[in-house]
Amino acid sequence: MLNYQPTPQMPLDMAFQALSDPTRRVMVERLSQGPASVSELARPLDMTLSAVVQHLAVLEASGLVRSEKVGRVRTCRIEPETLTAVERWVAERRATWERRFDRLGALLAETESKPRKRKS
Amino acid sequence: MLNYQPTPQMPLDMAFQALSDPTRRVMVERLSQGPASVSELARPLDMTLSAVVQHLAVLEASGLVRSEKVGRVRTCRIEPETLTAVERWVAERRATWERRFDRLGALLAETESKPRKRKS
DNA sequence: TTGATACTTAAGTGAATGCTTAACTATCAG
DNA sequence: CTGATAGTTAAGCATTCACTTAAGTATCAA
Repeated sequence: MLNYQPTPQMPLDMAFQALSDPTRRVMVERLSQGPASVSELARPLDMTLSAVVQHLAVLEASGLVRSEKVGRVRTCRIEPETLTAVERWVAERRATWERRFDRLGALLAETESKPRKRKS
Repeated sequence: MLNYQPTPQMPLDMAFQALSDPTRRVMVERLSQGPASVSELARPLDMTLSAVVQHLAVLEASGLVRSEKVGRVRTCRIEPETLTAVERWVAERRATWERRFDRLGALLAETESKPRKRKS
């Protein structure tokens, strides 16, 4: 972690970036309830199919979504692994500050129950 | 969720966006182990203080970080709520596709153990 | 074969990002 | 008061983004 420089695109960058767009989150929401074609994904969205395809490309590049074409329809589905990696990163941060929070609580409880050795 | 249009910046947008930058993630990582001043945050980063301040502004706008100035030093700390909201969104998607996955598994198990009523 | 469907790709545009430099403004220590 | 410290703010710049329009290309159905 020391002196980390924002080198190329690491996986988490792309995943968070992909999820930062509400349109793409709607797409992920849809796909988490099951596979869908591109036009199915596009239906509730207020933009051209072309734009949706571009959003899909971002989702695929990030590894959040995978798709394959059969005939003329492309079927998309979520790639759980990547979403899990995102969840894990957040969970790790939380674990860290919760640990600290607990230590702090314990410390406070201690200095309050036996307040000897105080200088003031 | 139907016909949702990417109107103004909603909280999750800003949080995911903020986390999509590796520099900012390093800052959040640092802050999850405890409060820090701006220059402390800047120390491991290979960029000007000015840039760090700008990253900090993004983190604050997203609600991931809060800060207050005492004297000439600004102390920053994470705002757990927002990070939790991010975690929750991901967890909800996972819950959804896991539920579906389970149903699918159950269905497969059933058609395999008692394969009567098949048409082929 | 002829439409219609389901994408695909390229080019263009305005706005947002991630920096930098440069010039300031407040503390605090001696 | 006078530096040094700690941060702030504005302007500029190259890139990336989220679209759009427009012009394709493969299927599939009749």
